[in-house]
Amino acid sequence: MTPSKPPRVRFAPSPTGNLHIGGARTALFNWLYARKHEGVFVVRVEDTDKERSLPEYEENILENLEWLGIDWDEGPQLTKNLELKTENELGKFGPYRQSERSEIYEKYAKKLIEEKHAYWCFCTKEEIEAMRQSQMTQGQPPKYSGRCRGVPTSEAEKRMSDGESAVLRFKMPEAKVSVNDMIRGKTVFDLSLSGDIVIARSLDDPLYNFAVVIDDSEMQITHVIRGEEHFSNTAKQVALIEALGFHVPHYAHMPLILNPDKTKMSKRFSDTAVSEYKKDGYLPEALFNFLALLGWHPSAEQSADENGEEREIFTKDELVKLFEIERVQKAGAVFNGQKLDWMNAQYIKSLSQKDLLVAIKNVSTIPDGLSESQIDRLLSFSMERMKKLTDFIELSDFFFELPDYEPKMLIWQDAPASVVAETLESVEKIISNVSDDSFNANRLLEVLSEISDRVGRGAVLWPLRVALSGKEASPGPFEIMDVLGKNETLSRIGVAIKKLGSIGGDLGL
RNA sequence: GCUCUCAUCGUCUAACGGCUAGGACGCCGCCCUUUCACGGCGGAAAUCGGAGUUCGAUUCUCCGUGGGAGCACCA
Repeated sequence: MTPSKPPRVRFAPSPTGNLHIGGARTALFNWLYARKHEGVFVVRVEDTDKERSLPEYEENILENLEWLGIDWDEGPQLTKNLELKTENELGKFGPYRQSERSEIYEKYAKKLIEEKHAYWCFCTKEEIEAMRQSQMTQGQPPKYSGRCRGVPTSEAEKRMSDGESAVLRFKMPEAKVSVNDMIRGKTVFDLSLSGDIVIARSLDDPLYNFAVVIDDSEMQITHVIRGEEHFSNTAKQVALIEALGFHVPHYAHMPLILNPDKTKMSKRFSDTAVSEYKKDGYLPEALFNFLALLGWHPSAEQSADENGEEREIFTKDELVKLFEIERVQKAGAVFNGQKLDWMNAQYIKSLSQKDLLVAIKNVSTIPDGLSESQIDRLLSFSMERMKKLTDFIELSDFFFELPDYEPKMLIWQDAPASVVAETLESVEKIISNVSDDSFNANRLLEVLSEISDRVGRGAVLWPLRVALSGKEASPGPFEIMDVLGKNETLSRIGVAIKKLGSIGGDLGL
């Protein structure tokens, strides 16, 4: 289904927290839809909740959107300091922050009052809450009774000027609305179940449902693509849209991202902030790819490579081409961190060493002490075992400093410590005869081949590798020696021989 | 409680109403390898249940069961 005109879509986060994985995916699908159909992607900041909205959250959201490679055509721009100025915005439908759009909301609030679609309500929160409780216990759907519906506007205005506090309610029509969702199909909602909702605390202080509808209309949004948690808001919003005389946009409600226990994704099971993933060493391309495939998938034919094999690693451009919103899954998707790790590893392996080093330096501090070329070689041994950029440090820390290890780790199978020590001594001797400038992996392999063949490869190479790395799992001994250089190599072998001496000859366990 | 909604391996998913229900992650085994990882090969693993429509249902309809979301002066 291709829209007739270029679509205008939006991501409308509320700056009450950092960019959430779920939010990132919503933004991503909006972006994919806009790019696919050559439309416009708008970011609008929904900061009508003054209590909870914070500029640093807006900053975090924008920053991480950008990090993920989700660029927007209209909306607030990232500023390096915390002064988030309207003048920096992109697009002609601004301001793109709801807190700066009060006059617009006020205009429509007045219009609704004038046309008798809205009225002032003087019921207190306590009264409403009590009503709600009794309705619930009676098995009734909780909704406002409409008690203040009859208060004439003139009387309401007088009471307010006398200091009584009031909220603006929308007269919900007794009707059914039908929503045709691009993902979920047609659904009929009964508006009489929701009652007269509060749309503003005062003329210039709108609530979510009211503000969204006005902004989407003013910003000429054609397709509203958002999370499933908004699905039941849609009916109320359509009623509001009709009262205001706006056009009803197309809707698409995305399934939720779930915890392993199938509830809405939360911090209880995994990190939820995109910035955490950035910090932990995930590549934006990997997270992008992973998120795109969470709840959506191209058809088997589309995903096949030249050999007809199905694949899951796609570039952004490929995803844009392949994306079809109709193929978005209806059921929620559990967030599978292991698969993300795998995908991240794939992307790490595809990087050039130069780019990988840059990426690693963005998230970790590489200890001093090794030359550029040594680090390059280190990278080539480590990159295929890294799942995250931050793994590099753990994987290669033994190059910078030999960790303390148990002497018995040096023992190959059940060889006596004295024999292992002898072998290492022979190796030490052979290595010390290699000149400094020919001290490289190939040459070392050559000079050690005789003793390995004679004594056994495992018997020579296992203790040697442990001596060099202090670890059970590490790159091969020749590669390590190559990076370490002759002096450090010999010194580490010396340490090992000393350790073996401490065991004594009879540890045949 | 009320409204809406969803249902294929453990997880993400593929499959004009028609094959032994395919792939990926993870898991297991084998190979490669001094170790770990990478890589290669192989394996276990799913259509929630019951009716109906049909020559034939994973696919269409209904019921049931189970899950989820929403029901604010939050968004």
